[in-house]
Amino acid sequence: MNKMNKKMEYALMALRLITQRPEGDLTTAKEVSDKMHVSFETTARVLQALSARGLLKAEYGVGGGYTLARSLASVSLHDLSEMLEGNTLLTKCLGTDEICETHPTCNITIPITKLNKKIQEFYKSVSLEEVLHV
Amino acid sequence: MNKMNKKMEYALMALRLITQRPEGDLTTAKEVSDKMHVSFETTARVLQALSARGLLKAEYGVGGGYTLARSLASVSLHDLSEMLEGNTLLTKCLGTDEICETHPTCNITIPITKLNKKIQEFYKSVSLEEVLHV
DNA sequence: ACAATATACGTGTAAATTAGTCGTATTTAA
DNA sequence: TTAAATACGACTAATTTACACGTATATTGT
Repeated sequence: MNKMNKKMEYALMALRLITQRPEGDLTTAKEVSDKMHVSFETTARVLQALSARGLLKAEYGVGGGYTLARSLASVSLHDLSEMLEGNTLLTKCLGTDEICETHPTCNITIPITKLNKKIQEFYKSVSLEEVLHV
Repeated sequence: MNKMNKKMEYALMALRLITQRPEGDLTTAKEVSDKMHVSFETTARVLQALSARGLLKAEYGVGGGYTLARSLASVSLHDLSEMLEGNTLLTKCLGTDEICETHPTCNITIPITKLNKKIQEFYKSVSLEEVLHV
């Protein structure tokens, strides 16, 4: 529980690098990858995900790169997590209506559903600006 | 990020079962395992961890079993997580003083340290009683 | 004392998840 | 039309998580 995965780490590092540049200035995946010491492919994946979800704006071709499409103040940790992982569910079973096969007598569905909501609320309350502006 | 692991799931389910019994009544690992539909060994491991950390009290021998050693109101989700996983660190590097080898230019050490603290505070604020008393 | 019941725990293995790589397609500027 | 840049499907490797086996230890009832 509560471990940050690499995607999230890389995303935070990359966002930091991108926002440190002057407004309107583009940052390429290569630059980010070099500065983070993470392979180009892996770095590019993360940036692509953020671009596809509207957090970054990508410009193609020569002289292209990424720039911030939204203000970090308007994006929560919950949002970023969703962009990178697709969902923010505590357990897989919360996503489905089906009764869990292996735990047909699960006695914590309701507690976990409530807890999940509470945790989500917390992560929604933390903005990326707050996290990244040291 | 934010996925609940099996240990935590099993611990919550088991605690629910144990606290539903009349005060002073013992619950064996076998009973818990049967009711949860989780193997005896795995179930026993979780109960042993909670017992070793003082959340449960184990009684050996014939007629033995587990009972609650502390009030659920006095135990936070943060505590439970620590009992089961040993630490509550967002990233491994937070545990050491060493500079990360793969990311010698890591620009988010301070942000992550702060964030880790904030998240811990949140989990400390959620008691098991709150979580389990539907 | 002894057998049965129950917890405790080290070590090994399997399954699942996460991370990373390869190859190729697409877009754009010069 | 070539070089620079993002986009993405499919595969592989590495790590983590979950589980199982075997055995030791403690306690109780007869």
